[in-house]
Amino acid sequence: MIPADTPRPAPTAHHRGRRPESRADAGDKRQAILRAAIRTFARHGFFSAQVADIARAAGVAAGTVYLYFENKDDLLVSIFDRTMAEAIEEGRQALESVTDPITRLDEIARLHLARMGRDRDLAVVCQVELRQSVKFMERFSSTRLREYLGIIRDAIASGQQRGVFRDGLKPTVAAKLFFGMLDEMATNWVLSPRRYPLEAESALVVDLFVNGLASRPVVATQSADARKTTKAATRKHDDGGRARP
Amino acid sequence: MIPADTPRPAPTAHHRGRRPESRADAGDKRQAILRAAIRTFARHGFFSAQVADIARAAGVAAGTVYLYFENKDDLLVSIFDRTMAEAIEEGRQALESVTDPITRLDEIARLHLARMGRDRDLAVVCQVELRQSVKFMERFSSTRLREYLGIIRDAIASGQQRGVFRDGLKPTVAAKLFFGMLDEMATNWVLSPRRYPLEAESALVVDLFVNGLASRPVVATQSADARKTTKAATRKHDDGGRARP
Amino acid sequence: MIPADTPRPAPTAHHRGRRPESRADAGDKRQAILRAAIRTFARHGFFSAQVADIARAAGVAAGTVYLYFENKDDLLVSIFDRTMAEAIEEGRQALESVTDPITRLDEIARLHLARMGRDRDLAVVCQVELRQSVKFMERFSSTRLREYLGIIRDAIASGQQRGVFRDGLKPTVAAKLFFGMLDEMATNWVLSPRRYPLEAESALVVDLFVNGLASRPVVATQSADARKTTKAATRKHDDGGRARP
Amino acid sequence: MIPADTPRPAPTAHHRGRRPESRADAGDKRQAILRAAIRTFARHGFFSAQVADIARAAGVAAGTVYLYFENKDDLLVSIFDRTMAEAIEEGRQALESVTDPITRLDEIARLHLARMGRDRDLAVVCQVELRQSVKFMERFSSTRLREYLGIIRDAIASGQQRGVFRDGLKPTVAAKLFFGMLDEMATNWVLSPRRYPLEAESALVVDLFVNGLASRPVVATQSADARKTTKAATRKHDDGGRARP
DNA sequence: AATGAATGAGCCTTCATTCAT
DNA sequence: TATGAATGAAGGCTCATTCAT
Repeated sequence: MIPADTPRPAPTAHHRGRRPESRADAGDKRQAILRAAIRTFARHGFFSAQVADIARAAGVAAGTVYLYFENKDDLLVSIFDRTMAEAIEEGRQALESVTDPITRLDEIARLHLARMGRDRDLAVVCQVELRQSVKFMERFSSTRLREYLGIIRDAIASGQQRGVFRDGLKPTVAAKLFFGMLDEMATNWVLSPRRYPLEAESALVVDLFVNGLASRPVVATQSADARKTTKAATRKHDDGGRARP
Repeated sequence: MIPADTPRPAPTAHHRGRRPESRADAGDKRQAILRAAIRTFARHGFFSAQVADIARAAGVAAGTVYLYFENKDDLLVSIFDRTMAEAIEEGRQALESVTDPITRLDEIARLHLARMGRDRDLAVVCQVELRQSVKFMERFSSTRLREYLGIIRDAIASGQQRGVFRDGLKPTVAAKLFFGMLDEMATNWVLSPRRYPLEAESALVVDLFVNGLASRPVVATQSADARKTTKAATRKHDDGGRARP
Repeated sequence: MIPADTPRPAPTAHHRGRRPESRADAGDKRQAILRAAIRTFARHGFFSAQVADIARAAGVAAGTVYLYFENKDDLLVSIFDRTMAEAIEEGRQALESVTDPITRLDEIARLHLARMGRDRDLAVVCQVELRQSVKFMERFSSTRLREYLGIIRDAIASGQQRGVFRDGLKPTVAAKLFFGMLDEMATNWVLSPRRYPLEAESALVVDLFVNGLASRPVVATQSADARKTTKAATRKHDDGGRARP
Repeated sequence: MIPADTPRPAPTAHHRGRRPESRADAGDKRQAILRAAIRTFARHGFFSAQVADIARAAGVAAGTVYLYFENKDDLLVSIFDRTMAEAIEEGRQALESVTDPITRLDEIARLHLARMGRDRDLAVVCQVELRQSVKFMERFSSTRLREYLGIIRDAIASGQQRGVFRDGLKPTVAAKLFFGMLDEMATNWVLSPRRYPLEAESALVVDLFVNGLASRPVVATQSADARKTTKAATRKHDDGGRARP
């Protein structure tokens, strides 16, 4: 259960970093358990999912789970952590070679939605199961998520410095709003019975985020990249024929 | 328990609307329980919260809760239902006298954030506790939430017809993105230790949603209302000095 | 719940005999509740049956049940009591005009099975639901049931005195065995999905009880009545053609 | 609860035979729980008995009960099943070497009553607690009990073929009546405060069942065995001096 | 006498976690 | 390292009974 307010026992030395690694497959086992946890959480929900189920799905005994993870919560946290770490790493790498602010946002959005769209179980866990209680979410928000938002914020801030984005909005706030859009798209995809390509939605998000909904001419400063993006989005959604004088 | 996969017994006639009302305070009792549930869910989380706690907080016996609600789940669902019903009702009324599309969005955003900002416990429940499992969320999304999104969508669609909003984005998608922004702002507020006025954020959201982040002249079609909004938002966030040529 | 060991509160004066009788239909109401209890116990089982259900079936409010009966147990006890009282009364009356021992047994058996066969719900309650716990059964056995068995015992004892029955068996024991046979027939009928006439089985029981299963000539002392009985039983069961040398 | 009408979840593979057996005492544990259940049900009644009490009496934790049994009902069912299985097995073995029909019945009766008389707690459970509700009893009657009755029926049928028993009664019906007698004796013993040897009653039952109550000469076909039985019964009950002309 | 809303004690069952092997 | 049987705390829910009206 989520220790909404009950203090948890301090993690043993064992859990604080060192893990069974004597054999080459030790890491594999941890991975297997984590994969099984994602699948099980996604299908049954965090609370309904039983540790024993996860263990079975991972092909290990129930007790073994506790050799690699502190407790059930830790499984959820670890899923989040690993996913965010990958997202941050991937995001940083992808942005290294990109300087254009809009293209940066585009890249972020694309990677974000691609990650979710690629693994539905993971998406379910991230979009739904991860949000179990305030205490839980506070724990997430204050670490990795902040870092992830920092990447978005930096992209926005640099865009503002380059004059591509207007200064009127705080980058932090704008970053949250951008994230909010992506998050909503992902959640919608997860809850929808339809199986459309989530990644394709990224262009829409960037388009709206950058250009807004107001009817007006496309601004001259829009980069070639972004324009392409916008067009792609336009095409994909059959919203063609937009007259942009 | 969240009915992640187990079907719940059909609600008895008793629970489907009719409730004990012979005593004058019967309606009050239901209200009291619902209020207590909101408070308790917010403070302990849905799963950690005990029905007995809720009952105690409401000043009734544990069994009494079950005279007014089917089960623990039903409490959560009822909170959502009532909140959404109010939101929809309030939204519709507020939009009746407003025709300007941007002002409409502004109104929606303002009411949305005001509702959450006004009642932190309710906000916690709506932003966090309500999202317990896929099955739960699917239940929500497919009814009231769709209706709520419909209001936003209509506002956007009418804006497109009036030429205030561009046609390039499907109203449904745009509505989700707008909602995603509001939702993110509310979630942030809930998780933040700071106690800033949430309602004030609405202008920001509308500004970004309408104008986008791109640096460019304010469009001529922007209504006076929206311009005022933008300014207000600007001021409130001390982002002043934005040079908009 | 059956107070298997918990002492029950002493019955209030109200329940100790006096009952609401101011109106002519007061007795009716008690009857109605008892009838409803029989039906409800029979269909749901004693424990699963709810007092509220019984009240509803009787067309009264839940609280009203407690104006006529001490508690749920008392309903069961009252059903037993009334049934036994009727059985005893009916049995005594029927035996008044009969002197032949076998005919007496025949009469007892016929009435016994007829009573059950006539009212399936009552039969279910008597054959199954009444046997809830040792304490409960001890309560029954030591009163009315003993009286009922006494009637059988007397019939047997008088038969022994008349030389119709042999002396080798204690009348008390023989009475129990006779009762055991009847009881088993009734239980079988209750549990059987088939709906055959239970009363018709009485002849069989008496035949076996009196004549035994051993193959041998019918004894000369057998009364005309009993012989008729035996024949009837024989016929009904298509066991015809019995050669009794 | 007695599944008066609610269907129970299908037993998991775990419960369907396989049980924890890695430790040497695994089988013992199941036995211990079953013994504790018999004792607890006998003393408190099925409904009043708490699973926690049974666990405590068995020297295990409450949860452990559920490693070996599906639920509380399953405990009762398992008691019945094991008892009946033993009875059937024991009965079959005992009859293997016996051919005389009366001796067979005698053997059946003796074993039946000995089984109950040997273990008062078990007797209480079998004679009283097992008969909780129609659905419960239907479940019992349709399986093991039918098998048990089959043994009696066969003994009777073979007796009829050998000419020892008359043909006039269907073996099925006669078997029930025989069982009804035994059952009544057992129930009486259970409910009686006196502690007389139940097994000794078997001769009485067989005597009455075979010879009937009618006053008449002992039939020539009666076997030596049965005659001995009859005499024994006679002696044991101090009913001696029966003149059988 | 009748009502039925309110009570609150009571219990079966689940399942995360441990630990002897 | 791995196992999985055992643990036992915890809580949702029921329902007989009461009592103010």
